[in-house]
Parts: sequence; structure tokens; C-alpha cells
Amino acid sequence: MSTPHAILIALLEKPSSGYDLARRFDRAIAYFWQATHQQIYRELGRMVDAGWVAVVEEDAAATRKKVYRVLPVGREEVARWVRETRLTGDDRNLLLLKLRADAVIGPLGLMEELRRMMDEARERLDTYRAIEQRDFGAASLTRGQQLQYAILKAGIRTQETWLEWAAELQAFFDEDGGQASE
Amino acid sequence: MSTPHAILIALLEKPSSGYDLARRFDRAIAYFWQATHQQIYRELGRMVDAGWVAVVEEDAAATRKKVYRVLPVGREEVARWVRETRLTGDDRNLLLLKLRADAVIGPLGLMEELRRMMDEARERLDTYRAIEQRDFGAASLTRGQQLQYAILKAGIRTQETWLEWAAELQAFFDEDGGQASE
DNA sequence: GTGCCCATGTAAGTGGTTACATGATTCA
DNA sequence: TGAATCATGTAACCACTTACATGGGCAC
Repeated sequence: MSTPHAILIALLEKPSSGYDLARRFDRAIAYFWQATHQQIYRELGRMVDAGWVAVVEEDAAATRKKVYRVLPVGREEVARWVRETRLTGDDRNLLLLKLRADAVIGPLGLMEELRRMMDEARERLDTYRAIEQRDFGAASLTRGQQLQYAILKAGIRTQETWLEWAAELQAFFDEDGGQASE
Repeated sequence: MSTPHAILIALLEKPSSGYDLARRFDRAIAYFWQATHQQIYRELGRMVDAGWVAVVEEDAAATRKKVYRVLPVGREEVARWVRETRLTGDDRNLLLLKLRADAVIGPLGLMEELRRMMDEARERLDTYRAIEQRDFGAASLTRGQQLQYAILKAGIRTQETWLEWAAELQAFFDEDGGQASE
């Protein structure tokens, strides 16, 4: 989805070359995000044009490596994106991305969004449980029904686990304040 | 990813019109898959050309509704896709899709694939836990570190939950046989 | 007869994927 | 000197998204 912002946030964490970004996007830190080097180079080019990032010239002489850093405008763009992009219950990796942004330039006030997403997740969980009661309450199920039940259970577990995790995060924000500073 | 096959499987479960498919893809059964009506109509058109599906003409007179059903060729295409598409640890919703196919026209022999995906998930979990020890073992963490830890925990929980679910499915297949019939 | 849902489509734009391409550095 | 890795890019294709468009049926 929001590849440019993912890149900006990665660059805020650590100024890097396109090549380094591509490797970082392959690794554990970015397990919830992927981008190929073609995307990265294209976006870097666009973001230079937009004035969000710039090449650090220092060591450009020695190697061909172009290290990019985020300019103030780019930083503000990240903050704007976090503020103005409304996430739905499905956008869990986008929430993780926002958390990464909050970790680097935060606090950005994510509590309300988290609460909204949790409400949505609870609703969905209720829906799934209702389906569970209605369709899979019977004592004996056919093979096909058992498999469909397994699919539903995958959804139920996912929601439950995410909600537990989200509740812990909420507790953290409660202690922390977690509000944007201005 | 594999929109045409998702549609084929939905049609195997129940012959439907494009409109009905679009609604079904919005609902709980397809919580792990989404497709807009434009995609659906396009794919239906292509699949008619390919001879995978056909319009049931019966009630075409009464309404404009075109109900599609899967032809034998399309059914074989689903089986082929399930057999030949190798999934990685990330392709959880594709596994769910394969399970749906297995529920309608199975058993298709998914045990080996499941085992492979579980191995991958365990490896990844080990990686995450190693990072956890290395980076977040300290007694006191900064705010930013705590948030990054939360992100990592989201990954850990996801893997753990999925693995538990997968183990149950594996147990089911073990009892069931679960092998493809030929 | 107005508004809403049913039902099917076209068109334009954008972003991601795959393939192609180049050249420098490093190590055996 | 040959292979692997570093490092950056272009081009073509394809899929998905968003917007636009049309018209029938039904209920108030």
C-alpha cells in the first residue's frame, strides 16, 4: 500500500542507500512489509523530486553508493500520513508501520486509532462466533464442514490473538500518555 | 494473487452470478479474500473464454442475471492449481483457499504442504525469538524500543497462533487420511 | 415518480512484478 | 580471471483501484 511512507520511516530509523533498504526490507525488522529494489529506486527518485529526501553527498566520491536521508518536509509528511490515514480492522501491518513511525518520531497519538481497530476486531469476532454457533454447533460434521470450520477457526484465532496483543499495547499507551505533543 | 482460482472455488461451492460473488467476497466466508466486482466480471469473462466456466441459461430469460457454473475443465484446473502451486510460510490465505478447495472437491493431499509451511513458521519464530533475546532482553527499554518490541511481539504471537492452528489441522489430516485419491 | 438496490459492465490511472541491463568491487 | 556480491537503474506487462456509466425492478 503505502510504500513511500514505509521507505520514509525506514530512512528515519537509519539513512540508507536503495540497496541497503532493499536488504532491510527482506529481513526480520520488516517482516510485515516487502518491497523490491525496483519499487524502492522508483520511490526514492520520486521522493527526491518531492523534496522529501536527499542524497548525502559525503561519501559519494568513494563509491557509487547513494545514501538518502529524510528532509524536514519528509518528516512532516510522515507525521501527516500517520495523523490523516484512517485505518480499518484489516490494516494491521499499516498499524505496525505507524508504530514504527511513532517509535522514531513519536509520540503521534495512536490511541484513538487503536481503540477503533479493536472495536472493529471485536465486532468481527462476534460475527465469526455467531457463524460458529449457527453452522458448526452440530455433533457430527462432514469432512467438508470440518475443513470449513478449520478455516473459520483460523479467523477466530487471528482476531483473538490480535486483540490480546492490542490490549497490551493499549495498556502501554495508557501508562505512557502516548498523545501527540502539540 | 490467484483471483481466478478463488472465484472458481467459490463457484464450486455454489454457482453464482458475478453480483452474488461480489457480495459473497464481502462477507464472512471470504474474510481472507477480497475482490471487487470489476475484477470478478473480468475474470468471469476470461474464464468463459478459457472454457473453465459457463453461464447457466435456464433463468436467463426472466432476469438479466447470469449464473455461472464450473465446467469439468475448470474443476481440473483447480485441482492442478492446488497440486502445483507451492506455498511459502507467508501464503496463509492461499492455504485457506486450498482448504476450501479441499472441502469441496477434496481430498487433495495438503499434508505435505502444511508440514512445509509449519517448518518455515518454526524457523521464523526461532529467528524472532533470537532477536527478542538479543535486542529486548535488557531490564529497561526506551519508549522507542518498547514500541519496536511490541511490533516484534505481534510477529511472534502471529507465528505461535498459526502454528497451534496448523497443528490441529495436521491432527485432523492424520486421522482423516487426507491424501489425494488417485 | 423518486430513490434504492439489483446487475453488469467500460475506462483511466497507478502500482507492483518480472525481465533485462550495466558496471564496479571483492575474493578465491 | 572468473564468480559472486554490490549497486543502480530501465522497460514491459499485468493486476488492482477508482470513477464512470447504464438500466431494470421494487417499494414508498
